[in-house]
Amino acid sequence: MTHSNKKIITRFAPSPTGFMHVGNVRTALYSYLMARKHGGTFILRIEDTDKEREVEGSITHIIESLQWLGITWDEGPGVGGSHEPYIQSERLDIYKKYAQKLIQKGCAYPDPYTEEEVEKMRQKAEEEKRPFLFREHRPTQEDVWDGTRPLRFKVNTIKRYEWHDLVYGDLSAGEEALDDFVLIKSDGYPTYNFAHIVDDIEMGVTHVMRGQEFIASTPKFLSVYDALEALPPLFATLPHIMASDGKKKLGKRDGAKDILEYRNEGYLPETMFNFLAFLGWNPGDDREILSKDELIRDFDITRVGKSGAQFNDEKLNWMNREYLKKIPYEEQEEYIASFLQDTTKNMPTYGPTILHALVPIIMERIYTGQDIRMMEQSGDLEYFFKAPTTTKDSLFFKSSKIPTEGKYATLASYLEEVIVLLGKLSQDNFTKDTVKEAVWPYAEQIGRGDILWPVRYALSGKEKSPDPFILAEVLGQKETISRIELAVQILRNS
RNA sequence: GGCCCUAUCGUCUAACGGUUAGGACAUCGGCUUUUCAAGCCGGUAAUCCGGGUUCGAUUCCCGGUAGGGUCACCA
Repeated sequence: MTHSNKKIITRFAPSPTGFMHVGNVRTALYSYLMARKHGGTFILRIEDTDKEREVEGSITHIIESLQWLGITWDEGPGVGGSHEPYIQSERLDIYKKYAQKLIQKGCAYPDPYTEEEVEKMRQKAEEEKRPFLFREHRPTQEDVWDGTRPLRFKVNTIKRYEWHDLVYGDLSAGEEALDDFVLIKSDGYPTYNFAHIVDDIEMGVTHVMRGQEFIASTPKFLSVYDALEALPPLFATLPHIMASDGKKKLGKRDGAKDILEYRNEGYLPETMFNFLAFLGWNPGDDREILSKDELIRDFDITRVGKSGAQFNDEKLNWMNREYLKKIPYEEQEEYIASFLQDTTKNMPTYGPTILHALVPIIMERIYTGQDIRMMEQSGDLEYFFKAPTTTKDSLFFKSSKIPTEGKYATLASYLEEVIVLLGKLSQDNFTKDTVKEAVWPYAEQIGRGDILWPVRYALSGKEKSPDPFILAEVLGQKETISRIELAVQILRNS
């Protein structure tokens, strides 16, 4: 009997010990994709059996992270399902039942030692440079388990286990991987090693996806399935995600970021979904930007690579830009507004109207790789809301061919001509095109650098800014002329 | 240390014995140009090393090297 002809059931089973990082999320994502691709079921299960490590608010955080990415679960917290509850701490009686079953079959016994005694044995083994195996210290006489002592698994068949992994192929591990590990802790909670197996059996999970770190303990799991006379699921082991600097596994301790931090930094959920899916997997052709539906359609767990991948921020930025280009105008405005709250609050003069006009300009900046938070913090957007104080007059002459002698007066007269030209335009038809049409011939005549640069600087007060014609349109005729007049004044006074 | 896993441009990867070893990000150069960019075009850049197997190995096998994982009353 195999799982291959059954309905596919996958699960994501995080422990609430902190935030979700890219490694966690990718595991969830692959499990989700696999279930969706085959019309199966995706379960979310919370593995909160370690009460000491539990971090307040983690469950909410996990749920929020998954929801942000659009990873939906068919069974689990919030949605229920036929295997409720989906929180392990609420399933204690189920684990006890399975534990009793193992005791009856002679596959479990209470640990008679204290923690200190076990630790001593472990240390001694270490000093003697040999592996510590609890099964070499089994008590000669087994007590009755009263629930106050740890309950240990009793491996009865010590053998070499061989199994097939959907990603890694045929794997095997020797008998040194098998031992009498703890099933139920002295506090009454099951260990992960036991609880996840019971739940996977109970919930009918057919495919288990998890990180590389579990390969070594797979024989242990297999021995429990044997003892329980249950069919183990199919395993798909995922390689680790490495930090972008070194070759270290990207774990929480190595600076892995909370996935929701990416959201706060302006990454779209579509970007993270796509990017994470491609970290260790690809469809086998040259496509890189794939929608959720395409990912579901084309995902194939057997195409997942075996070696760890470094998380590359630059490529993530590129992909985010690609997605930013695709979202509709209204969403772009919303996206930008979420970042510019401070600026727009402090500059009430122009308010939401100008924000609307700014969307294409800011988006263009973002496409070119500029960080919107940086733009705001460095005041690169301020000039849209407030006339600049153009004091660094060297910038007026940045690409100027004006002779040094009397240059201030010369430039001032140029700008005065520009004011005249702009003044002739109708206020209602003051667009980047009409402005350009009005100024261009004069700029060609004088020299583009001598007109366009000073105008840009007069309007923005910045060396780097959007096109001066666009600036003029956004600011409007009155404000545009007023700012150029201000520049003329400054030049006259120099 | 025992056991296990991995190894293609700087990075993510494609090529399931026969390719000028392909693509993407980054990088470099050109075009465009009113700044910075973007865009378009082009370039540099890789099969860890050593043995086999084979007419032929990136690909299969063995050894080495390097990296990673794991040996809890954590998951």
